Amino acid sequence: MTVRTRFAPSPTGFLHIGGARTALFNQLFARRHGGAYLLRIEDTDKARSTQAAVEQILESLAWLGLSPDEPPVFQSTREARHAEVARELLAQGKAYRAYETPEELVAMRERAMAEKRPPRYEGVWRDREPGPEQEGQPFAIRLRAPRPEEGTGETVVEDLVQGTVRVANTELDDMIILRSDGTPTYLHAVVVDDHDMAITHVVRGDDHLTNTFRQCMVYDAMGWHRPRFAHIPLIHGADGAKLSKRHGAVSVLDLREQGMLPDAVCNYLLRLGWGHGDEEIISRERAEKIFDIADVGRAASRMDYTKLAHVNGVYLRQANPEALLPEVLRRLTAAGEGFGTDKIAKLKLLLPALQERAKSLAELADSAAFVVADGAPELDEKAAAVLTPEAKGRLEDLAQFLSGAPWERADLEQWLRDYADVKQVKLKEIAQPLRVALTGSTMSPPIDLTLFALGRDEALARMLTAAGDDLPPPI
RNA sequence: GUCCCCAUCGUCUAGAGGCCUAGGACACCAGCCUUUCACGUUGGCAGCACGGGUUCGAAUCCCGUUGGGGACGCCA
Repeated sequence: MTVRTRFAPSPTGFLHIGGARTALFNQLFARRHGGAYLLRIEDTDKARSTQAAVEQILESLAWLGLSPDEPPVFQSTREARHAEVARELLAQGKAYRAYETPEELVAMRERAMAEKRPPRYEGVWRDREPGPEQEGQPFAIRLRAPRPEEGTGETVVEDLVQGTVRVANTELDDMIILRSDGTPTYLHAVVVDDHDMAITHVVRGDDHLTNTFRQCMVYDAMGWHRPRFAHIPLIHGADGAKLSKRHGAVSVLDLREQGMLPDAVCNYLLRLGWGHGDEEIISRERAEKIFDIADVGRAASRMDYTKLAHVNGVYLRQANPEALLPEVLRRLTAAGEGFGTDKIAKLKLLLPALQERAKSLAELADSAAFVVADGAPELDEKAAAVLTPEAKGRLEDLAQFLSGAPWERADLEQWLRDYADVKQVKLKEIAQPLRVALTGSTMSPPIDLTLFALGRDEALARMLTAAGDDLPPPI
């Protein structure tokens, strides 16, 4: 039997990190077994589902390389089928009509809670035939839960991650599968859809673990084979609490905007809750070979943005500069104007050195800003401190000296060393003021490269500007 | 309240009874490299929640305690 998995988000908001990891595991598991990974949009809650959310989820998945192998299924288009199955269960006597109103049920639940009883449906209509007064009244369809006298007394799930999980059937009540307005409930729709989509392995968050027992009731009632289940633990925020907006960027699209690379995000997510020996940096290709759902841990893990940044830095360093350029330009031109070919050429020269020093595309763009700046860059605090009167004097002198240099990187380095020799100072003492003059910062790629990339005119101009502040005022 | 799940350095994890005086990674601290920063590299700090068993031997198995998390909807 071919493995078929699915990711089933509800479009009530953006795709967050936890969902992304669930999708990743589903895809990896399917690929590992040569199967298919599908997507089902669970949009049966019309009040909360939005088209914008659907599009955002699709975009997020596409960005992460987690688009499904088949066109997505929209659950809302399948309501007739859900109702059909519910009516079949009703016809077989495995389900029954229940006439309580939603308000009555809320009241019953609250009463049970107040009396510290389990808030379960008491089964009033389970064995009661509707009388004349029910004629024409709306009703919900409830599924008969197994009763101890009807079977083993417990429902068992062999979970691929959690192991054997069992629950007494007395914990299960008669759940509603079809609402009084004829729409299906989630627990019912999921089962019907998973069955019809021929899903063999349900990989999802372990917040669904206890729901699984209720879903098994539907499979069993219909005589369908249950799929295998794998409930993966949730991801928590750095403080251990449930992941929420308070924990920073939890939306996948936020991570993109912060300059994370999709493969880095997936690599990080893969290592949350799953490990393979001492391997840390794992390519998509390798992950498809070694990922095993049985190796997923059972404990919840915490989101660690610092480590994500580290992994992203690794991928950024390995990235092809050509591939990064458009994104860097986009970030640099957020203000509006485009750049001439000369500036882009300078950027291309510096990009490989710059990307080695950045942990995100955002940092990369920031660090590249000096390259495309018009004229001298602004100095940060540390940089300003470097430009002592003495340093400024030296800069002017150095500019004079370098104006005669051949503008090649190796030559420039040699000229700088020669200059330092002649002046009897360490290279560092001229490199730092020069760096500040050129970039506005005390940190930059190697100074010879920076000098070369900026070009003779631009470099000398910036040096003179930096030196200029301290020149005697013109008469 | 009831049920379910979980528990190794601050964090992510390796570990499936002796290979563990518990390994790796991030972060942190020192040193080295060096024209700055970063990278790299060397070393350091730091953990089997607790209590009982089982066993010649337990991070690994069992029970309990504590502490987390999740589920109990005509939401998904």
